[in-house]
Amino acid sequence: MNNPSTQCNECPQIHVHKPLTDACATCSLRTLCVPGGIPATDLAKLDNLVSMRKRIKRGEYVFRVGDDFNSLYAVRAGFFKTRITSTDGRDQITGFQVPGELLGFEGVATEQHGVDAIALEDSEVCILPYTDLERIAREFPPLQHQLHRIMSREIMREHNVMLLLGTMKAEERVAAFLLNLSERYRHLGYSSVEFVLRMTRQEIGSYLGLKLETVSRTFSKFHEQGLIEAQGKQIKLIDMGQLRQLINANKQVLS
Amino acid sequence: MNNPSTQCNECPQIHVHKPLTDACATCSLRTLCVPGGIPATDLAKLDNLVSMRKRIKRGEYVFRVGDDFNSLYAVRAGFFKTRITSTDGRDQITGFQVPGELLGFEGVATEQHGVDAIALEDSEVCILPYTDLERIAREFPPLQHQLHRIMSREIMREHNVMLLLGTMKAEERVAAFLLNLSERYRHLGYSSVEFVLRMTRQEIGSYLGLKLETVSRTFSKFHEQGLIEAQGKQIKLIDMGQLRQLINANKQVLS
DNA sequence: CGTAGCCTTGAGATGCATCAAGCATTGTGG
DNA sequence: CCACAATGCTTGATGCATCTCAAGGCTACG
Repeated sequence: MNNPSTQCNECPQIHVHKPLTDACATCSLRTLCVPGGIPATDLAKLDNLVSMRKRIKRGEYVFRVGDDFNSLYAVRAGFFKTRITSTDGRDQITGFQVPGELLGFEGVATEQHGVDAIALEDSEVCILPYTDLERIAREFPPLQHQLHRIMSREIMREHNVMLLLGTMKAEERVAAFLLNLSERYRHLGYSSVEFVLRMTRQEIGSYLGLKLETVSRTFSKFHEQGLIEAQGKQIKLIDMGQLRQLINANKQVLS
Repeated sequence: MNNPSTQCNECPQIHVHKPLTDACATCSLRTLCVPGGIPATDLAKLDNLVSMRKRIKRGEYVFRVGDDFNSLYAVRAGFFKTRITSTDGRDQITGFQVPGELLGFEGVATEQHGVDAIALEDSEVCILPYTDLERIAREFPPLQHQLHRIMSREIMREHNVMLLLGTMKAEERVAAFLLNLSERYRHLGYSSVEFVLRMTRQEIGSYLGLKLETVSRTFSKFHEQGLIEAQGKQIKLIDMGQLRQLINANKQVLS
């Protein structure tokens, strides 16, 4: 797995890839992804981290619940959702992933993937074989620590989603969602004010614990109040200050 | 930190501890905790993992949001909650921890703790200095992998809480909560049928995204229906099968 | 043994879900 | 390239689950 080949193991019939060398060292996302915080002079040590890259078309799966866990996947381009389904058929979207973020950590514990990972637009991922990753992390402490940071950050993110789902009203949830997306786009160097939603109202609702009608109504309400402009998936944030105040609505009441 | 001393660094005024040797190898929780899955013959390699132990009285904190992150804490005895507080004062309990479980992972990312960890009864934790842990994990792959498994399991657990908070009704949440506690007690070798709740209705509600009155009413309803017996914190599960069916309520509708 | 925190239950309010209908957008095959 | 089907979005009307407010009883801890 750690020797890049001209043949993609995971999709032999479809894609052919060139050997990857210096995948991370030459990647424009290097500061935002796994190599983040690792000195540029040491990036050569990550040379065998990425075995290959794979294109994922809109609607296709990177992996499904129950698939054997072999690798993590770093989003190189595009947009993904991860989804868990209960035994009785209820769906919950557990996250949306943008370039630089990792997919698949939930599979380490059971050696099977625990979520479906689905592309919301034509995308590309870097495949990081997990046994290689553990080996390189043992030999190279900064990578070890960075891996732990990434998992820890995911745990913190989920704590915040739990806070949102457990305590916030619909308006607060939608405002928090928009501001979070905005911040992540800013971080990637895109506009934090104007962007296109990659997901449907139904998917936003699934993530936020709301029905699609409630998401739609909330967008309309924000529009009327002059907080955003929303026509379909095109979003423009007009008054981010007030959106932030919405999330802290409780503070007003207490003071 | 990795040389056990007769003086506890973290609470010098209060507690004095004996040097710890073979803390994990001789611990009755060894199969359920960090050493889980590591061959007994190799447990000596974990000898320096636990720098010391610390008693935490009911209501006391192991750490608070914003505290410097230095160590993980393994629950050796007792019962804990972890709690996140939003900027405007809303609380969300993010988990309850029983013996064998770890506290503190959320602090790795920012080097500050991201939750409050509070004892719900008089308890004891093992202190695992984090730099030691990373070093030993590099030298001893089974520990490295076990650490990753534990973090991954926490991520999966939180996915399931998100599903609960995002899609389930009050009755379903409470049933899921009781069955989850039951299962964890069973795993520890305690009765899975009869147990004492360590937390208040308000804390259960905070974890489940419900108000305490709703939790109370749901307990009463289950009692009337003969699913449980509940008098205050003493709980007895009478019909676990039906509690399980409650969680899968959707399936009935679909079939 | 007293008191503060915890729990239960009721009545009424409300925020979101549900059901329904029509419109908009997107993608596809003729 | 257009037409139309499928999917996604908006908006309205209604219902219901849960919250809120309130009061009284219970428990347990100091």
